[in-house]
Amino acid sequence: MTEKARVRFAPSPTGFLHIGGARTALFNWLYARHNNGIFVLRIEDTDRTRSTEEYIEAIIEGMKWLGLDWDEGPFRQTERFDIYRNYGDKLINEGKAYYCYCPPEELESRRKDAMSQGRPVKYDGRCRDLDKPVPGVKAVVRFRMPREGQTVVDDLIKGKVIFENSQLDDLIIFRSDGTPTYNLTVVVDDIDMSINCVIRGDDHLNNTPKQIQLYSAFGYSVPKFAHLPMILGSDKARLSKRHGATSVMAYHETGYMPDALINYLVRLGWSHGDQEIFSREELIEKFSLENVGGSSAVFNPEKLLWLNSQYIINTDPGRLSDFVIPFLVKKGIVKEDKLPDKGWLSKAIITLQERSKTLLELADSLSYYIDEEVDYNENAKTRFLNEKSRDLLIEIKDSLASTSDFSASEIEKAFRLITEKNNIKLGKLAQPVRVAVTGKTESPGIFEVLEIIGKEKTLRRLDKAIETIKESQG
RNA sequence: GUCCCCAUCGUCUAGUCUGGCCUAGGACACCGCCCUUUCAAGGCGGUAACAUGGGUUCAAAUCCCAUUGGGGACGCCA
Repeated sequence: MTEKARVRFAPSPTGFLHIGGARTALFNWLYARHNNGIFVLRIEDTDRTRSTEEYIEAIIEGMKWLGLDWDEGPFRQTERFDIYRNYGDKLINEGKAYYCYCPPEELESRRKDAMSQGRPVKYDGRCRDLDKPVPGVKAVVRFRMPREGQTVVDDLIKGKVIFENSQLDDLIIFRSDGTPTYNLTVVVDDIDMSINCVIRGDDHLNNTPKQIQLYSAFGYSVPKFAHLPMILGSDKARLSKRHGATSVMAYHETGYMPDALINYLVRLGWSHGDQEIFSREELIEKFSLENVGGSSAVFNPEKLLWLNSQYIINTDPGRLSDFVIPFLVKKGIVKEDKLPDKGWLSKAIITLQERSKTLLELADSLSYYIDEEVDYNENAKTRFLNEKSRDLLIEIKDSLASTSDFSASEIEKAFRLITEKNNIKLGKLAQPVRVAVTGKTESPGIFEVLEIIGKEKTLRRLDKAIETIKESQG
C-alpha cells in the first residue's frame, strides 16, 4: 500500500492570484485529484510588511472561481510561529544553526563586493564559530550548511540536478526580530503537513538543495519535487503586470469562463497527444507530471480567447445564461429583480454562442434583444437606412404586422415574398431590417433575431427606422 | 559575475527517455476557397520549425560534447 499523495499550494499574499500562481495551484490540484490525494492550501504570510488580508481573500476568491477546491487549510504561517520556534531551537541546540551578529548593511556591501569581483555571492560564515554572543546586538539565526560534497535534487520534471554544497549559503532561518523565514517555514510545514510531493515554480529550484539540507538536519526524508517551468510574456521575459492582465480575476471580469482558463493553463507545459480541449474530468483522469515539459512557455492571450469561444459554443444555453446574467446586470442591461424569462434568454443565447468570444461580448450582443431603444451605428445607418431601403422597410413592416404566427419560419416567408416580388436578393432587404432592429450590420440570422425580439418590438423598431429616414431627408 | 534550468513553425505543442514508422503531426494566429441574408461558426487547403558546430552510429529532431541564445536564482522576500 503506497502512501496517500499530499500536495500543497502555498502562495504568499503579496498580490492577487495571478496566471503563474494559478497554474501552479492547478497542477497541484490535478495531481491530488488524479491520485486521490489531499490538496492543502497554505498561506505563506511570514513577511508581515507585504502580506495583507485583502490579498488572502483575493487568492481564495480566485481559487474558488477556478474551482480549485482544497481539502485542508487554508493554514496561515503567522499562526504557526511556535512550531517553527520549536524546530529552530532544535537546530540551535544541536549546533546545526548559530547566531550571526553581522549588521545588514555590512552584509549588503560584502555581497556587492563579491559580485563585482566575480566571487560566489554568499555569506562567508564569519559568525559560525563565535563562542560568545555580541552584547547589545540583535542576532539572526543561520543554518550551518555543509561546505563539502554535493546535494542532488531528484526532480520529476528536471531530472537529477546537482549542486555543489560549497555554493550553498548559510541561510538565515530567523530574522533579528525572531520571526522565521521562508526556507525554514516551507520545510517545517511540509514536514508537519506530511507533504510528499512539492510542485512549484522552477524559480525555487535553487532553493531546493538548501531545503534538502534542512530536511536532513531535522532527520526527515525529502518529498518528491517537481519544478514547473515559468510562464513568459510575449517578449520572453517572465510574465508580469506589464504584459497586461495577469490577475486571474481580471479574466473573470472580462468574460472568460473558468474552465476555459483552466484548459488554457494546463496546456502551458502539459499535453496529451494532440488533444486541445479537455473537460475537468478528463484532465483529472489524464493528468500526469510525466507529460509536463521542462521548457518555459509564452502566454498567448489569443489562444486563450479561442478556447473561451469554444467553451461558450459548447456550454448548454441554460447554464450559459447563469454565467451571463451577472454581466447583464453589471452592464445595466437588465435589473437584478427583473430578469428575463429563462427559456427566452436561452433561445436568444443560442443565436449568439458562436458569435461571442467572451461572456462580455455575449452580454453586449444580448442588449439589442433586450433594450427598449436601439442605438444605430452611424455607418450602418447611413449605408442602409436611406431612401433606397425606405419602401422595402415599409413593405416588410406591413407584411409582418399582419403575421399572426411570429416565428422564424413565418417571418422568412414574408421576407421571401417581398424579395421575389421586387426581384431582389435577400440581402437587399435583410440588411436594412438588421440595422433597423439591431443598429448594426452584423447579427445572427435575421429571421431568428426578429422572432426573439418579438412582433411588437420589431414593428416599433421598423417604424422608428422609417421615421429616421424621413427626418434625414426633410 | 557565480550557480542552475531550458532550446521543434511567430506562439502552445506531438515526436526525444526506449535512434529507423518524420517527406517532422496537431492547435492558435495569418492567408485562400467553400457554405452564406450580414457577422460568425463550420468545412477544405496554404505559408511556416528540429538554434549552430562537432562527434557516436549503417541510421540522429531523438544520444554525447561545445558554442550561442533565452530564462531563473544569488534578500533579515516568498
